[in-house]
Amino acid sequence: MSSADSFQPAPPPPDRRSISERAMPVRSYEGAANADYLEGLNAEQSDAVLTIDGPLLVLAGAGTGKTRVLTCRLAHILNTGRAYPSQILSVTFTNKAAREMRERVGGLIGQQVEGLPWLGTFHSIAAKILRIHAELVGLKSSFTILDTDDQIRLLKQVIKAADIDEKRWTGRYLAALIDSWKNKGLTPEKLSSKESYKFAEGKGAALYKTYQDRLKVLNACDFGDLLLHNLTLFMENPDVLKKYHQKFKYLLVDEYQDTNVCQYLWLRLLAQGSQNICVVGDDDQSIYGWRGAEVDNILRFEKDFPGAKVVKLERNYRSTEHILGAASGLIASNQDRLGKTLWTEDTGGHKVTVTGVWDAPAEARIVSDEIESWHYKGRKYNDVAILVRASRQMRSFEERFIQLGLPYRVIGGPRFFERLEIRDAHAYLRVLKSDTDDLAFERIVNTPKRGIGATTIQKLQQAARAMHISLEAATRELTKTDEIRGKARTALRAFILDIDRWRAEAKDIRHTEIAERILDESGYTQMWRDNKDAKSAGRLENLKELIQAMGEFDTLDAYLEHVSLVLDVEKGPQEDEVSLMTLHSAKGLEFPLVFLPGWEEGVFPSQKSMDENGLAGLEEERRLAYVGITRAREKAKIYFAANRQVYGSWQSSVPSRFIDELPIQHVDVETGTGQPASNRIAQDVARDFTSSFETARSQRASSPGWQRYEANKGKKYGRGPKEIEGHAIRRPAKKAVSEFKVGDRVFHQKFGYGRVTSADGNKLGVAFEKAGDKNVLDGFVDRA
DNA sequence: GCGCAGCCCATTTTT
DNA sequence: TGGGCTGCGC
Repeated sequence: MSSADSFQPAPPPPDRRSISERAMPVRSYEGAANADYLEGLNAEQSDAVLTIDGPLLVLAGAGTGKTRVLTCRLAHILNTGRAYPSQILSVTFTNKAAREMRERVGGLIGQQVEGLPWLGTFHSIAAKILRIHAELVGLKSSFTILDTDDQIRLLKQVIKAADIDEKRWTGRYLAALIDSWKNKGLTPEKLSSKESYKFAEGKGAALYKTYQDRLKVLNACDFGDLLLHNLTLFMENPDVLKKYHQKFKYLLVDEYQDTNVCQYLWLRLLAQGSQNICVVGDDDQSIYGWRGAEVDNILRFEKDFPGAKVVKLERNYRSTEHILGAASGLIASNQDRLGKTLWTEDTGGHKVTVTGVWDAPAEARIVSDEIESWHYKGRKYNDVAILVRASRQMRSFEERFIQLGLPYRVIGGPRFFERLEIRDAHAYLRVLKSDTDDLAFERIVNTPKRGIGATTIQKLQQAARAMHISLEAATRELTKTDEIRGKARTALRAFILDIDRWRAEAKDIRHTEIAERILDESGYTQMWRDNKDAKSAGRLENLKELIQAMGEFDTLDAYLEHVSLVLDVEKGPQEDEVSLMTLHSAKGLEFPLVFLPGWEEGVFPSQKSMDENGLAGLEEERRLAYVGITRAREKAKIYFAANRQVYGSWQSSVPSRFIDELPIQHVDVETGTGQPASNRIAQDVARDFTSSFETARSQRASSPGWQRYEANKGKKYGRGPKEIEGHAIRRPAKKAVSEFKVGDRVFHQKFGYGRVTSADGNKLGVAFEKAGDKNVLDGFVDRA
């Protein structure tokens, strides 16, 4: 597809069906009784729903009704009697997606979904399968699932035991490596020496092996293992695989572009049975390459599954023409894509705006003014989202919102069960349940502080290893003798007695009550009550929520089983609040008004991403931009700052290349003048550009750069972006000539005085007297 | 064993 | 700039 014509939303594709096909009422589809759910689907959507046999790839662009298709398809398979609910495998990535799908299918066909036992996340389904056949991969079916934190702590021990410099080679890094290996479906045996050399001069594979052995001893799995053990299980036990071939008549995969190699192999093995695999995804929204997702999986689908049918959903029901035009134009700069063009009947609407601001506080000020004016017009805060590239960008917004009392919520961040206090509480519960859970025991043996230090714990570990017993058992042994003395011994003995008492009590009382009792009697809640830190109150709140969450399960075991894989605590009642989140966590969501701040080179696209992954990294960043814009239903507003504080020091910044890639006909450039004087935004822009140093104001106002800026701002681009030079908003064309030359003495608002050391178009290298060497746009410096 | 000062580093996040 | 970790001193 040529990129030029994709800037404009395409007209509706011709309906290629025959007259009789068109006349055919969908509800008369073979075997489908009472197929109300098929009504209102467009031609492509119903094609995707009705094609139930053989491999099918549904390329579902943003806002094209993907979930609807998925759920209708499920309903349709059930309704036509093609399969029982238990014969359909439907996988998603997140619990949220799984839950939504379950609810929506339920809405379509009622009761039957009760029996959709194989609808869930990759991990929960893999865990379910693994529990059934655990022995075949050397585990017991009661295995525990470790989270990242446990994983790292275990790896630290492994690294230490191997006598490797822990500072040079961290547990975190090895955890990331092992994760990436598991994502690729690599067991320690399959690891190339090149991969192994990524850690401690070739010790990677050996440590990986040791770690896996340790996990087996602990009867535990990490997240990656769930899928990887499944692969081993299926490949080493063809009879087991065959059983699942017979079982699953239909496979349904959501967000296929996010699958990693391991998940792909898993799906391919399972699909060998019926060949009825339907994957839904959008290559343009693949933004998880860094955690192992292979866009290639979706690009290659037709080759992997010969005879696969491809259905493209291109009609967008979410956004206006301009939003889609801007997003399509931007994504057209990517090379590796299957190529789709979204279109809509929703013509008109607002163009995407691009606004240049002075710095982050100004950005926050202008955005908050916009939000207030939106709210003043009677619109909801809930309809507004601010999407940033990195969470640190949230700060200036939060500060501003707090100052104004503007209600907001941060989406994402540490999840409920990843919080310190929740993990600690879980560790207590794990110890209650199992006397061999060393990781849990170690975590809480001195939390709250009982006077048991590293030395004591080391002694316990040594003893446990020597006697091949658990830490808890070793503790029992060592406190009987004089190995451990004094305060530590007393404390350990008391602790063991507590555990014994809790275990005895747990037999008779409800699990929520024993949990409360443990937190109380262990001194854990007291520890936070005594803590003066601002977060303590919140932690105590979270512990209350934990008890509440537990109450929703009948037993402690049921609760713990769900904790690691599916538990997420729903936020309380919906307040009317602005949402603040990263672009990544915005995927799948939509908002009438979307703010996209921080579109500057290095910030977005992220420098790190480009450094580490080159063009592929840049393209993923661009997809992220595409995801960002397509979240908007009515308005998308892009911002960039001329200066940004990075790691404490000020840097001048260059507008993101993505801004120049937006098709100009869908963009409005918003700046100070050219707007009515009563416009608050206009005033703000003017203020932002003049605030900091009043003294330098007259100087700057008379500089050529400023005058040119004044002349151009508010002007809308009639033609291609390259035709206007030196506008503050545009990245300068390469050949533009600056009126500054090497050696000129200049003044900059933030950096002070300096001398030009290089001039590349409008980009100047300046050696500032105080601030050091910086690259700045010439529009932001004045002749001194 | 604990608390504090200095040091180092610094995307994106789900299970 | 600021948060998290470490090592040192008590």
